[in-house]
Amino acid sequence: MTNPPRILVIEDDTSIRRFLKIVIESGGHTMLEAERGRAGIERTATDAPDLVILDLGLPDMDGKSVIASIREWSQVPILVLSVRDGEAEKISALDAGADDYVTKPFATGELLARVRALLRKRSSIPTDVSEIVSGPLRIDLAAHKVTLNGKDTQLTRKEFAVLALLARHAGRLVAHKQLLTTIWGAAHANDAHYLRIAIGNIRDKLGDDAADPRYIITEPGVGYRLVTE
Amino acid sequence: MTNPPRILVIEDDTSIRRFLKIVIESGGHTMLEAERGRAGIERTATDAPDLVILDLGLPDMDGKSVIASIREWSQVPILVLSVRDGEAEKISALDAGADDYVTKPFATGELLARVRALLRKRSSIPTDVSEIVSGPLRIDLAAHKVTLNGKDTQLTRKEFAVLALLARHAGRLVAHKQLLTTIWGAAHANDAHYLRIAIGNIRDKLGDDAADPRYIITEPGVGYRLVTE
DNA sequence: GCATTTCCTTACGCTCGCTTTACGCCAATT
DNA sequence: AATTGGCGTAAAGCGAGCGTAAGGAAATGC
Repeated sequence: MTNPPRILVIEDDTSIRRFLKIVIESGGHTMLEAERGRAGIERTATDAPDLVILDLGLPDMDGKSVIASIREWSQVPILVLSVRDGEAEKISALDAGADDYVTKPFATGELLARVRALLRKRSSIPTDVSEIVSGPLRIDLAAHKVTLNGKDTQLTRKEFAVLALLARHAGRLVAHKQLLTTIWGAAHANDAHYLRIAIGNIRDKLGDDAADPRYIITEPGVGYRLVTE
Repeated sequence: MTNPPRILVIEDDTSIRRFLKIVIESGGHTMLEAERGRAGIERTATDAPDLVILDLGLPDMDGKSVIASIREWSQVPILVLSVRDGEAEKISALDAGADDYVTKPFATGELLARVRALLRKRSSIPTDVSEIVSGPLRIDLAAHKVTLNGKDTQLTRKEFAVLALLARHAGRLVAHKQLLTTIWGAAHANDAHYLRIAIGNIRDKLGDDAADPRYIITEPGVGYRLVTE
């Protein structure tokens, strides 16, 4: 990651937010903010932060629901802030898909350590390489070029964007919402339509068959995945 | 947890207590003792053990009351010892807030496995939640992929969700209600139907047999459990 | 400004997963 | 023995989601 990691804090208490901002920026990260669960979910979609810090005691939504919502389409690391002795809530948050937790009040050193640990996990996924090779596919991000078995393939901008995003997460599932918000913008987060057409065109140009795919696999109701190896 | 986990055993029978002491300490844990329900509740408060093992047949209090008392203020995992065929008592104990049960007479290996599973729950700062390995089963949450002995297994969304939730609690009992509310939503908390079909399909795809299960164990009237080891 | 490419829209058939319904089995209860 | 409830399986219906096609709008490139 060349740019400083962007951390989204979902927290209703202003003073805690202010405090976190100091801590996080002292750690060399950038902080985004949301005051409500709903808004936090949306910013996660639109801004694609590298990490989400979530307070469990939000006024509008139960923390577990926020986590579940995000986990439907994103694998971004989630660090939970819970009050001390909120044992049950903490555990259910982890079950819902959170990655770690810190109990309030927390030491700034501990918080930053947890943050770094989660970011490190994430950074193993290369995002800033200029060329992605996946089997017979070669995707040159800078030149906007795709070659299949050495032969040039002409993709449109959207088609290329879709394939590139899949390639960045080669082998992993990429959710509809993630593709749509990244490429078409948050306003079209639910237009899975677009995606089907783009995928269809890509498959066409790569000589792939939807019924028996060699490159792009459909994960029904969830998203798509680029085959590795 | 840096120190050895401390386990409180609430049991009136001296010979069983002595036996448990050997088993528990052989597992690398420390054992505290109480002979009566009342005393057990108090020691839970004063000594804050990491796990409570509770015999249901105490002379001074009914087991359900002991659990309810503890649950008023503590979320410490409670493992219940019940006599065989005490089905109803067992279920009501779980309803009252117990986490798991073992029927007497019990195998020492099984008891320790349950103890470890419950202790893991408390100390669970997941190192890498994106992949859960349980025996020959490998569940990749990010990729939405399940491999059995290295071979890919195609699960539907619901099937995957069920298996993933069981895997998060590997070795522990997961109640019907928890599975249903988490995956199907609160509205279907009583449609155990759905669950049976999903479990049936999963077992089918994993080559598991309901009558002699290797992976998913049915806990009648209560829930399911994913085998560990 | 015009030609061409690219994208959005609309439409439709189809597959597959979820729900529903039904039934047999076993064990515990009477 | 008869009954009941929980579990497991089978199978059918249905609807959501997927894939494809084609025409028109919009953006791009010259």
